[in-house]
Amino acid sequence: MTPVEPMDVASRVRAAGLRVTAPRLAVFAALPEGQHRDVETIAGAARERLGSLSTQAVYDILRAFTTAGLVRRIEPAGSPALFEARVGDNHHHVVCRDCGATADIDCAVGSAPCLDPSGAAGFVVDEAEVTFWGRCQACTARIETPSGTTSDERGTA
Amino acid sequence: MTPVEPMDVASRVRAAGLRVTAPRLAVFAALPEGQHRDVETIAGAARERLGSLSTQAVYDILRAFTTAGLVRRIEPAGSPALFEARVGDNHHHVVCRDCGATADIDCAVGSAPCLDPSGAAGFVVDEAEVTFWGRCQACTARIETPSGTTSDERGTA
DNA sequence: TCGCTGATTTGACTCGATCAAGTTAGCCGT
DNA sequence: ACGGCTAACTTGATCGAGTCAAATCAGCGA
Repeated sequence: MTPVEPMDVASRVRAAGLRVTAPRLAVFAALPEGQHRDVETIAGAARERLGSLSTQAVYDILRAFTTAGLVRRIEPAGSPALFEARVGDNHHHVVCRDCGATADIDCAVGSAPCLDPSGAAGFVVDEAEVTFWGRCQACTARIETPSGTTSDERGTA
Repeated sequence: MTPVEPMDVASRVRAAGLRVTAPRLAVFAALPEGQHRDVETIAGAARERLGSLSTQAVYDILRAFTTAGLVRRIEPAGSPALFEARVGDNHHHVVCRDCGATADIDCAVGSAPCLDPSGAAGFVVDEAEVTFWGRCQACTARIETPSGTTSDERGTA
């Protein structure tokens, strides 16, 4: 196995003014592109790599990464905080009401209209966060399918 | 002649298929137009009217009201759940990063663009929730005004 | 290599919210 | 008007996410 990726990640971590440690690389590796994961999932994945890692360390690392702009934190209502490695572009999210699945959405209308809340009661707005609510493909299919046949059902996601 | 407000609220509660009780009227009265309040604040206001009321009852009532569509629940990242009496129109919210103050925002661009997340990964979207982040007037003023050198500019807004 | 200081561990603790069992009281039918 | 069915409320335990704090460990620059 040739360690290709870790070098790059290490540079980014160091460039952010943070020390490069095995826990940090493992936490970063637990956030694949396009994925949105909670602290426990990230901790589990990191522990698989390292053998052991305290939950507190994962919280600290994720906070440091979020502050440094290496990861982004989202918090859909009714869910624990989720983290993703996609940063820089201010994309949005869809959340499934049934299973909680989350996916990225590129802003369809650009940022300008969203950032013009005329009549903002004197607020100075610097960010517009959009969360779309609905049902994912799997859950939609499960509902439209009569409860009898369980050919393509997914229990937990 | 309509006696007072409570009659109207009672009708709405009953029309929603819920029993009319003093705690419910008190909780409703604790949600003035344009206000966004957390459970503890609502409980406090309701207790002022009734003398006593369990926190659990407030949770139950707010859940029943939310399910019945009498109140709306919002949950900005980093805050406990907030409730408001404004329902029906899908307006949005601005939240102050410093003091957490929340205000209503009427959707500036209409609903159509926001509800067209092209490439929604197979999701069936039925709602677009927008949260604007920024600073309220008071906090903006406090920052731009260099009041003294020592700390202690923390306002308990 | 040394040592300063940031990173990690451990464990207690806060806070928001839910669950469960038992009692109270609103509302419908007689 | 009254009695019962059942929703609504009380009380108290419990849970889950996240933070705080003290002590130990280790990255990295001198």
